[in-house]
Amino acid sequence: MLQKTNFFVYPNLTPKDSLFVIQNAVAKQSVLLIVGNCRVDYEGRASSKLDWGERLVMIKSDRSILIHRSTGYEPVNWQPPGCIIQTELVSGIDLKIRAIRSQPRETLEILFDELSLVTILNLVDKGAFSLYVSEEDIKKSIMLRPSLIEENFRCIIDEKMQPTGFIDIFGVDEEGNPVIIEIKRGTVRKEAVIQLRGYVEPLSKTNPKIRGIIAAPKLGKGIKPLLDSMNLEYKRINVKKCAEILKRSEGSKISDFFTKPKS
Amino acid sequence: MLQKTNFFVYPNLTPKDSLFVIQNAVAKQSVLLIVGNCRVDYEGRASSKLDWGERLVMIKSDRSILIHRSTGYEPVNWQPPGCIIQTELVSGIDLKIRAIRSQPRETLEILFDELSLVTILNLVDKGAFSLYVSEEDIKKSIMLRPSLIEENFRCIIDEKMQPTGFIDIFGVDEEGNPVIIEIKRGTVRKEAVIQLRGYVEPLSKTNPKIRGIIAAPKLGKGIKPLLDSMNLEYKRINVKKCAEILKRSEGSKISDFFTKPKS
DNA sequence: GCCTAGGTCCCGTCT
DNA sequence: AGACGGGGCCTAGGC
Repeated sequence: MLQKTNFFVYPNLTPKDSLFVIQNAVAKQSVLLIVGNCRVDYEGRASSKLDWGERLVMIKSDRSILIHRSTGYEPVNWQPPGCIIQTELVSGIDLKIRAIRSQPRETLEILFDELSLVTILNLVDKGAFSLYVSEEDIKKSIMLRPSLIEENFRCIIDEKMQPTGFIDIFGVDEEGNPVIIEIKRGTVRKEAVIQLRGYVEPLSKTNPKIRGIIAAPKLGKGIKPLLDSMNLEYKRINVKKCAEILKRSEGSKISDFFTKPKS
Repeated sequence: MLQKTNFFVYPNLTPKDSLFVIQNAVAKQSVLLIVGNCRVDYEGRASSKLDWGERLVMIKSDRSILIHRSTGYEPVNWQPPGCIIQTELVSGIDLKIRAIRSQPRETLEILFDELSLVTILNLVDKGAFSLYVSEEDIKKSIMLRPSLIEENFRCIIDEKMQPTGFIDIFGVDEEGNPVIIEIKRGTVRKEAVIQLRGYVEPLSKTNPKIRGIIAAPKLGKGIKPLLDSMNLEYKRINVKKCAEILKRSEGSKISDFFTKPKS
């Protein structure tokens, strides 16, 4: 599986000389890394300004652009994939990179007065990415084995039961009472309880025997009394058990995302 | 303002030779870029697997770690700041990087069989970052000029009015009726309406004259009838006008975030 | 195209 | 430490 990434490194380019290199890399859909001293302006849904400093700018094959400072998981400024990338020499000495998005209309402008390092990467990456146990996976597990909720529970319809929202699972308990199930993949918070109440309450006016159950791996602190006060229920879900159920029913992979690298 | 970033580039390192370079860079809190052929395993709140392929791994000064493929705004795998970074030679030929987070317990493992390019960056970045017009800014504007809502509206208390949640602004209209205001900085969606209803409904039982108003720059499609059916109101907010009000009252900057680069 | 709901969301803030 | 709500959230799926 040995593979050698194709790359080019350009230390200490002048902004003038960088123009061709950058334009070329963007045209060839390479991954472009630009390190240098810059300032950044963003205007769109909000506005932001970032004063001079040294950062790493990454332009990816799909024309997404990320500006990273030395700390922080998130880029300080960015543009999602598909934006238009323009380069320009300003006053003969500075490099301006403009990334424009049309929907919503947003512009990002980076002005470099000094480029330390420009790197071009041609990454070959066809590896499959798979993630286990999403909320959707839990839902599938319950559909496959309704006893995860309780004995003799039956799923009836899985969504679109209300004009004002979506119900994760709709079913019937062993006594024939309608049951609305809200699934959460993490800890249940107040928000989820209010959401479920919003689904159950209108229906309880016509059928007072309707039940609302939150199915999740964990219950937040102080949520149990809240549920009780609203006459709602909680059913703990074991995500590992879900993974097993899905594995047995479908094969080893639960959800696959094949991120197609461009050509 | 010319500045020269301090950097080191190591092309085609062997995994064995990379160990010292990487450990050293992490210890010195440099920004580390590693390009090579790798596979990735993540186990924590969820689990994921990424098969072999060429990627860019970034380890930042605060020990956040990002794995980027050639496309996508988001990293395919990551660990937020503060994780523990371990490096290890596997079978004498492969480089394993492990990033462990304790709360919640999550592990990320990257196995490289080939390193194309290792880059170390010492970014000097003290530039201030400022962002304009947040939800908080709109709130301040309304507090400063309640007529943005309607003539003779008065703000009474700005939050913590309910056990079941937080109200953005609480006030009184010219007839003395209590008013609950929910602020959104973007387009109003169904979710916000349900949220506001959740605040107004319990109070309307004791005082049926209570009003609920959503203040936002834009109303989503189909939201108006929903508001009407719940007897809630909408007041359009001009964000540019908010910016002016704040500028006049406080100065040019509305909210500043000084991301402190470590030493 | 817009809207909806999920996320390993991350992140600040407050209890 | 846990909980809560915002975000230029981003992203995928539906209509």
